[in-house]
Amino acid sequence: MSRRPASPSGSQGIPEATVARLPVYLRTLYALADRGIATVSSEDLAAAAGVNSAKLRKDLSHLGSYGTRGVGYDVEYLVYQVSRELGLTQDWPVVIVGAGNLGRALANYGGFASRGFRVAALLDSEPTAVGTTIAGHEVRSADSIEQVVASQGISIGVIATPASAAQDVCDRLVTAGVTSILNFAPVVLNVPAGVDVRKVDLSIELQILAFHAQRRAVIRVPGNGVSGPGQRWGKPEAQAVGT
Amino acid sequence: MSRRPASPSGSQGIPEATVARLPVYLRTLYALADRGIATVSSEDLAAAAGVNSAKLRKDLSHLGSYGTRGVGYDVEYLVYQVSRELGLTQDWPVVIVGAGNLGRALANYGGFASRGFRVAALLDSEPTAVGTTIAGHEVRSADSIEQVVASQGISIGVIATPASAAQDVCDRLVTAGVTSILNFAPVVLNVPAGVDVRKVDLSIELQILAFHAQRRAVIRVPGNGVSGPGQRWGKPEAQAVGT
DNA sequence: CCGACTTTGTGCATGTGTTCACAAGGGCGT
DNA sequence: ACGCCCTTGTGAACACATGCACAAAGTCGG
Repeated sequence: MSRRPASPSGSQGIPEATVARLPVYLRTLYALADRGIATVSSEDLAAAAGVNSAKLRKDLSHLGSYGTRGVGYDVEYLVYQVSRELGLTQDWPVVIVGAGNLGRALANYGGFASRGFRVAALLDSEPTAVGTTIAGHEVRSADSIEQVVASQGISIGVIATPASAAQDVCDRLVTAGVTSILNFAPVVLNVPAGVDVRKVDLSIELQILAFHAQRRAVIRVPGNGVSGPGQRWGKPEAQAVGT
Repeated sequence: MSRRPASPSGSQGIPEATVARLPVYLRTLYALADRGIATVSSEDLAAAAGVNSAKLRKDLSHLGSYGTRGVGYDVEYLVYQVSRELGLTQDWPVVIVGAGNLGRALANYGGFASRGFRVAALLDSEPTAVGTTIAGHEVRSADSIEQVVASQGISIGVIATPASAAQDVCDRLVTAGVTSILNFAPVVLNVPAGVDVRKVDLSIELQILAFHAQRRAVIRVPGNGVSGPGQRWGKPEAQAVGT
């Protein structure tokens, strides 16, 4: 195989949509490996991952030419290639800020430490929480963000605080050197260029579900399209000046 | 995953990307309203929501013509319109299956009940958990999924079980009549057409962050791209037959 | 009543992502 | 050795999303 067929320098230029699916493929591959399957076709892998097979092939083609025509992909080999591409062959220490219900759930989450990630510190601003032990991690004061991040070389931070504290925590993480943030707080974080933020938001997901659920429900009601612009409220201030 | 018709034909189809942003706008609007702001321009609202103003205007234009040229949008009015579009003017009872760390965090999550959604039931299969009370909800046996869903007319289910139980729980929810599922378990759920599934997955998000973090780190290393296709493993079986 | 000013709503160009369909490539039976 | 059959990898068409730039439409001061 050629050194780098499609991607010029290293692993640059992988579409974002593809990156978002690689973890799904990886998980699916692990499941196949656990079942003792050594080789898999794009068709089968795609089905197991819940995507179109052409999409899967195109996604994988961005990593290189790792399949064998007429046969499929070697599961173990592909696991390694995808892992490497995602940066999971190295260890990522992670700091979790916020030891409330969510932070505790995250710290206890097994899949966290499983592959590549490791809870390096668990912080909270609440004095009553500091000093307790959760999932084997002693909760430390949020005051030590800077020290913890610096001393352990942490580049990934997870924000599991109330919304009101999130931006402040974020600022401190960034200042301390964190460049990747996973935000569970329901706020839009403001970060300087070069810092990568992803959000996980329960209520947004529920609202998207509600939208589709409502649409289904409305469609089921025949005739009168209630979905038209509402006549319940007039457009405010529209006729304020008049005559 | 879920079946999503590419282009909703009959009714006025709001683009999926827009739907995904509406909850963000809504939250931003609430924040503005709390600060006593009655009117907002697309520029200001977009900045607060972290998006481009043209995008915001185009998004809102899909709902109707609710702004006033030369002035902006009336906050309260827009809150109502967006809420209505998302289906939040009605109440959505939600069943949470799984009362582990995550399920508990979800049940305790304040923003859950705040607008439109209500925890109608909290279920678990663990006998030791059944009967306990979490955030004011008595945990009931997972055996009663069908009965709970039917009796309360629940159409939204949240899966917060271990991965191994998720598909089974999903099947039972769907059979019972749930058509919208929010899945926290790290598995790809298989559902019939007409059922909408969204997933929230910590490890996928972390892996995406790791990808970008790695890319930043590699770029910082000059010259020899260690990131080239690995020479650590040969492509398996590639040279198996050879002369 | 009018004209200057502000901001929305949108046509259009560009960019990104998805899907089809098929040629190229490789294994395997004979 | 050879040809059949299978599956990958990808060109090309299509669908969707984004962002610019500006005309339309409204407000407000005089």
